Amino acid sequence: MAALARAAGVSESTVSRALSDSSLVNPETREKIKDLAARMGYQVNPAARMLRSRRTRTIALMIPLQHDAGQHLSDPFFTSILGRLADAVGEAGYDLLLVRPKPDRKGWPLDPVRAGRADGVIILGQSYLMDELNTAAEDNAPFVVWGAGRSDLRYPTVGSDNQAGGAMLADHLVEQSCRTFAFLGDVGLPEVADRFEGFRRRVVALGLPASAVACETVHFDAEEAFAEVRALLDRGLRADALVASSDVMAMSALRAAAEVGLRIPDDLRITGFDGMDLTAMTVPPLTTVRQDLDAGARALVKALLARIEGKPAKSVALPTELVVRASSQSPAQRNQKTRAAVSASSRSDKTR
Amino acid sequence: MAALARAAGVSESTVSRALSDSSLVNPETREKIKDLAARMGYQVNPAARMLRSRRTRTIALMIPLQHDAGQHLSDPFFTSILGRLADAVGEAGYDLLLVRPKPDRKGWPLDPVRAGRADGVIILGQSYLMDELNTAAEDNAPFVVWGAGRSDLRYPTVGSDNQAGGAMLADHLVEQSCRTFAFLGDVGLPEVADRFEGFRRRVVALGLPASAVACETVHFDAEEAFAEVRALLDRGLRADALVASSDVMAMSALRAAAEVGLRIPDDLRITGFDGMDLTAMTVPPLTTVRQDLDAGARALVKALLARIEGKPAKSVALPTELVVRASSQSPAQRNQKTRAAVSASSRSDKTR
DNA sequence: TTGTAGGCGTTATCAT
DNA sequence: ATGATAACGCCTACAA
Repeated sequence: MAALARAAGVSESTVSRALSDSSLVNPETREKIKDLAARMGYQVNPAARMLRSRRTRTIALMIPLQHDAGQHLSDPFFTSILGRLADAVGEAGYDLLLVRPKPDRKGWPLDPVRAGRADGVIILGQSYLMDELNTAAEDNAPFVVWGAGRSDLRYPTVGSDNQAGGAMLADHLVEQSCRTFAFLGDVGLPEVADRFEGFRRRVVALGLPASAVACETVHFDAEEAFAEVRALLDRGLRADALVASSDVMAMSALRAAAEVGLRIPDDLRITGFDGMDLTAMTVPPLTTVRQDLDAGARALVKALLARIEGKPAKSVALPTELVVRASSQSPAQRNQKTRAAVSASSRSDKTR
Repeated sequence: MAALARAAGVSESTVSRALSDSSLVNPETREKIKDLAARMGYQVNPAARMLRSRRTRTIALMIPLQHDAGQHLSDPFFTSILGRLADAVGEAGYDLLLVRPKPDRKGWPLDPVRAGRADGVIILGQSYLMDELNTAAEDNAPFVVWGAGRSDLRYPTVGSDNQAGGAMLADHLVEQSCRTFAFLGDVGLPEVADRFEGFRRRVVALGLPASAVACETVHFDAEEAFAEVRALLDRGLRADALVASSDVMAMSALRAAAEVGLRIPDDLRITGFDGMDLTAMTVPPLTTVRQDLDAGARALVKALLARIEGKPAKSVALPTELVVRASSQSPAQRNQKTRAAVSASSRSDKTR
């Protein structure tokens, strides 16, 4: 940096200010210095910058996996949001550090900050950790969480409007002449609970009895979910539609149904939730609720940056979109317009 | 650190040495200091450490996506290896930084190192970048690549033994009485080329003519692959089996086949490649070649650490495993033992 | 708007 | 085996 200063004919301080876009430096000088830096291949040493400024310009990403509920990092949902997060973080001028949570340490959500590795933390999926997170959330602690919002949470969350998503599925399935439903999922998890509530309320609002919706505990892991749904079917579960709380679960349900000889959608309707790309490729293609992960990533970063600057940040519930495909077409509709259903499905795929 | 030194009754130098497991410090002293540090909640400031020691204790992970070939970060393959990498890196005492490559910058593979953000770089998927990577690979440059090995590469690679994987598929399908094959994939990519070569060679070795294997260019993106396979089928492609070069591609093929009314596996066999968890849940479940991503992650980190220390590192081709499921059962076998096939599929799932 | 000076918390070197 | 000392490269009061 000394060399650069000499070459530019200014002091190190000015170089420093120019390179960090300080408003205290003459715009012309700034550009000149930046040009020169680029030409000389000079880059600020981040370690020195961190040490002196006490900011890391790094955001930590933690993904606590609820192994009890059979959640894997292999769930395609995580990758989908990961790329978007990397982009959003980069655009804000930060780096993204991947940190595995150590849930036995109390106060773990802020570990990377306390360790001086990051200025803030994004936590993907609060699942059953709300209490711990709430405890860690001293006033304006610099972390945000992807997941369902709750009025009693003392930290900002960003997530899809799960209730609305559930309601959309209810509207659609009832319109497809379904009258009895089995909701599949672990309603101990807030996101799942919201999906369930949204679904059931709308079903009731549409004039069906609350008993029309059975709630069956099924876990996120594909294998577990398969076994559980299979068991339900073997036990003679009666329902016009299975409403799964994730796409992976719905895929497991598809296979379970196929194994017991049920034809989808003729004998049974199945829907997912998440909007994974692969849902377009199942046989039959899956109706699902698409989450706007792009907006989600952006909102997470925005909220976190606010918290890092000590400002408050509001929780966000993002709009969702119903993606209708063949897995939920009622027999009546299908008989009239099999081809139409197919092309409708193709079309809706493009909205992505 | 000064406080800690005082509390322990030693100098800062000794504390520093104790906390970095230096052999120059008395083991007793070391333990005492470490205990005390834990009790006092002291943690080394990584920025200061980096600045002074000129090592970041950080490994950068770059995922160049070949958008031409329709590869997304949403490909579940990446998540699968990501978690393992995070573990392997952590166990080695390093942090994992996610960095998006800027392929327009020449020498981009080493950007994070030059920028002082990381000591080494892991690059996931070389695809068509071999030339650029080779250029960046000055002697013992600290980066390693996940992908197919080639004798002319001047950097270490870790990848599955794609040729062996292809050969296993050939063995299996020929045993299932298949005699004509369409290999689906972009053989411009080295991994795909190896899978293809391994497959075709074994087919020929088994006494079939080289013309038994057609090679059809199909891209990695699910939607693209679907359209491409669909077009092939509409065009009247004749083959006993479709051999896809990835699981996502195979799933797209499954759907394409379903749409044109082909029953799998009765009318046509389909196989995948990767060993994604979800392949167990397709309808019918997909035969695939499982890669050992756990070993892969470990090998990547091991090789990279060697390079970081200036030592040479050998490339690795990891053994693969054939996972037989229903999608590749020939009609003959199936007629005799439909139930057996199903339970065999379930069993093989457990070997995971 | 720019320059001066001092220190951020560690570790490497040298001495003991 | 331990201690003293300097320096890593930058940022930020403060002064000009």
